Amino acid sequence: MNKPVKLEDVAKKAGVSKTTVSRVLNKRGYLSEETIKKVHNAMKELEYRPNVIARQLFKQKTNLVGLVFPTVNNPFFGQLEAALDTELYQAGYKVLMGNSQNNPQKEQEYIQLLLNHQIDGLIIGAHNDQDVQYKEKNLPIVSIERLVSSHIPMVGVNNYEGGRLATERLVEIGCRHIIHTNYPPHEESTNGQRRQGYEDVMKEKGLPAITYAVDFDWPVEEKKKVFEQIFSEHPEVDGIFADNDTNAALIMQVAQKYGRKIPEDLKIIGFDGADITKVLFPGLTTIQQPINLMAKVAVELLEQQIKGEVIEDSVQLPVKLITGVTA
Amino acid sequence: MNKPVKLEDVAKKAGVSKTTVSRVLNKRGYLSEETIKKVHNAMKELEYRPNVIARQLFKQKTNLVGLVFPTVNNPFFGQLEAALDTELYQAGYKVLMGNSQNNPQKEQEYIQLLLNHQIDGLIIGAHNDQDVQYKEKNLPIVSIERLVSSHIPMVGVNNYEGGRLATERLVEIGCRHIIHTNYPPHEESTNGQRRQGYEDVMKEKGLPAITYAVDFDWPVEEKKKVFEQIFSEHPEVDGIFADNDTNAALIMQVAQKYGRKIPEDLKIIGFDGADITKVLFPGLTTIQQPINLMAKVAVELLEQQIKGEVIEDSVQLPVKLITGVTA
DNA sequence: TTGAAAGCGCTAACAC
DNA sequence: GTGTTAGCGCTTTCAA
Repeated sequence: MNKPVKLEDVAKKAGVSKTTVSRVLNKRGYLSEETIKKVHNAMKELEYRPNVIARQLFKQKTNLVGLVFPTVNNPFFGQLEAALDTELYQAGYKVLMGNSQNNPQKEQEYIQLLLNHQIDGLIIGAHNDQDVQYKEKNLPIVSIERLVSSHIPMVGVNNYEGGRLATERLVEIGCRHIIHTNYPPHEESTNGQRRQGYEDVMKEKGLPAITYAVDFDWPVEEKKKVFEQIFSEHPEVDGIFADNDTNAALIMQVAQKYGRKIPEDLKIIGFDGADITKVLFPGLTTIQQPINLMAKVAVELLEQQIKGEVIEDSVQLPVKLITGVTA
Repeated sequence: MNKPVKLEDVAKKAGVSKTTVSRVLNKRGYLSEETIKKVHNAMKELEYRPNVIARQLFKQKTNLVGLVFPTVNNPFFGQLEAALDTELYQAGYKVLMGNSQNNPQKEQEYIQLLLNHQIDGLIIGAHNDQDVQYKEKNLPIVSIERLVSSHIPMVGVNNYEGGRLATERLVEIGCRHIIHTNYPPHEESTNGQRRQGYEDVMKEKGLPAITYAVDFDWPVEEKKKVFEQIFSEHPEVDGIFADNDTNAALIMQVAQKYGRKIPEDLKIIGFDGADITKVLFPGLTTIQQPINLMAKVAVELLEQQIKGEVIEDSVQLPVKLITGVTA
């Protein structure tokens, strides 16, 4: 365990002061060519690497951005966080990752942890709508697909339109008994707007709207049980609009167990349209979110805040119906 | 922008010294009940949050672990990083995430970045086998499914056995013209061992072994082109052992375009068996890696190193054939 | 063109 | 039980 080389060691080796080394490091102020060379040589010889912690302490800036999302083990969030990471890297930030697993307490803990790490900004998106406190008025925050509070800008998609698109498609291709799966009801949530789109179209067509509640973070077996209920309680069902693609996939599995042929007996539409889903389940008809674009916009909004601008507006991006073979 | 509250402010408010506040904060040394209360009250009133950077500078410990993997936007790595995050969180560490996108230069940059952040440990796993330098003899490192160097412990699976299992299964159910997809050849790589398993079985059965090279980070269209070659150059193919599940899925898409029925005309086996894949493509026959266990073991190895133990041994975990409908 | 010294916010000897 | 003080490694006024 040889202790790390510090700036002072370099200064000694080069026969100059700490200040000079610091100046070379930061390319600041006037320096003679010769000094610069000497210092560079000393740095190289000693394999000097500046201690960022010390620098951060002085500068009060970490170049760290925190990400708090439910999990990275999901097509949508995986792609989103990967895209955020790419964008943030280009903007000169590194990422502190926190997976809350939709547990409000864990989310709160992670946020505390991140705040304690003196991050420069925070991007959040979780699926629960609990009252999480974001007191840090000073901290730049952007939320993705989640209403946090009125002074935190949100990047989202037109969920209402997505709900309408999916439902209209199902009606168009002949469905009359369309069931929707979604979270337990929260009026204001982004998912609530998908449901609203669904309900409005059903109403307009004079059809009954029925929604089954399925939590994002339930275990797979739990979800499947609910989906089985759909078929036992509503055997007449001929179309399902799922609130996300993995649910759509699970519903398809259950439906086949019940002997339903897709799309002949039952048509299914999902939501998200992540890259992985398109590879693993290319036949799925879905409402596609512009995930990479969402990441790009979120990082832009964050950067503007870090630069001191006050941003409170939200951005709404469009969705698109992708037609596969399931509907 | 009201400047952050610091320890000194709390001390002043409570009418004690900085030391006392620090003691309350760290629950160290003898303190009277009354003092503790006073300090706690002051902290609450001022909404004090300790500056972790300052603490880190003193302690020379960050409780940060760096993760460098190709991308989180992939069933295997997504699940792996989520599991690592969970394990590390329980062990008291936070995660600094770096997606190298299989670009050796970006990987190198990320590692430098992470090292500069004075992380306590590093867990790496990338698919390229370039000579990346890990000079930090002092830094605890664990690699996952990737040979880095002999003094860095690796957590991996029995890839050779996986290759054998898949190939034997295909032969068993009647395939005679089995093609394998894998990375461009690197003898020592973990993927190379999958290929070795495949080749050994083929040899034992007196069948010709043919491998098509497909890079992990090629765009989907590029990969599909290679898979199309398989069918045009080897129309006799009746079994494919893909080196991962997403490739298996893509091959299936291409095969269907060529009019092959699965599994009647062509049997396919993948590799990985991640949770998401099982949801989105439940029918896929695959060799399953114990992803969550890999994460658990990796974190254990890392912790042991952080505690000062010298670990250089690798751990090899078992794989399992999961039978779906594609083979 | 360079250096001395103060200080970023916190902790831990060592004193009292 | 509690306070004084030095210092973690770096940057930056200010002075020379």
